[in-house]
Amino acid sequence: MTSIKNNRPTESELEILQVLWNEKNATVRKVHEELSKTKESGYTTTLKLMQIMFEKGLVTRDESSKTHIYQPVVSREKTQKQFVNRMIDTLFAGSSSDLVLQALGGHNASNEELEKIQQLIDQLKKEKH
Amino acid sequence: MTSIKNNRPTESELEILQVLWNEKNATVRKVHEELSKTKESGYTTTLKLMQIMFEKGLVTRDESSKTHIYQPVVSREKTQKQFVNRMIDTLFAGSSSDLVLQALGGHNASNEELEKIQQLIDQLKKEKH
DNA sequence: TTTGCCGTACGAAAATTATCGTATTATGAC
DNA sequence: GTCATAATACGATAATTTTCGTACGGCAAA
Repeated sequence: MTSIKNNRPTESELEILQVLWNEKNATVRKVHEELSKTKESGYTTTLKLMQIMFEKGLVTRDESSKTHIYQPVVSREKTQKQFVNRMIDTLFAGSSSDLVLQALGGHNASNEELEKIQQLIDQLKKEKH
Repeated sequence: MTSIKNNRPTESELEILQVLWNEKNATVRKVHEELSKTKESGYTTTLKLMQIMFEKGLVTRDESSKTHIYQPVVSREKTQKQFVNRMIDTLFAGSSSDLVLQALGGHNASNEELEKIQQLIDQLKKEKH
């Protein structure tokens, strides 16, 4: 029987996924360099984390050359959804609009972004006829 | 010198805060009963967690009677903001509107809620004149 | 071929978080 | 007053996550 695991990435794993999503794929070296811009930690720490993520199935890797190339398995969108839903449950008592209000309240959305949201809202309204 | 701590509540602490926010204040017993509805764990576990939260300054308590009454110190709103901002950074590459789109996309907001969001958007647009 | 430089693998310690057992104390019913 | 109940305090352990040291192998330049 295949154990049913909770595959929610940890904090550190998220940081690594972030890089992989941006770069499509990357070596440990590359990921570590990116993380080093904002964080202090050893190379082997990043390596170990990525190995663990590989075991968990969060990433795959091309092992054909000595230097492995890692790729994300879980999509950014799916992961976002996972965390957003969790957050709506545990922090916003189930109200997604409260989350939206909170997010927008921090005022750093461009006019263009606001337009996009506007459009989505219009569309959602229509769907409710 | 007062040590500068990262006061971000942990997962379990959030669950407890959730109850305290809803009830305004509560005993350990009450909190534990609420948590038991969705979670399996011993009474002393909840007790210990709340004691730790007290030490951290996440909650206060009225000790005048044997049965302490706990109250949240951090506000729901402040905590929400803290987590939303963090999430925008670590999962949405800094784009708050992406978070909004994700939140609205998956869930079902009522017409009334959509109205509220609409209004906020209109206001934000104006502020950018 | 030797040397030095990346790489990976992996065990183990450290740090953080969650869980619980046990001791002790206050309180109300009798 | 005694006793049962229910509460707190707190140390210890478990579980999870993060960090790193060390071993080892391949490869290219000298």
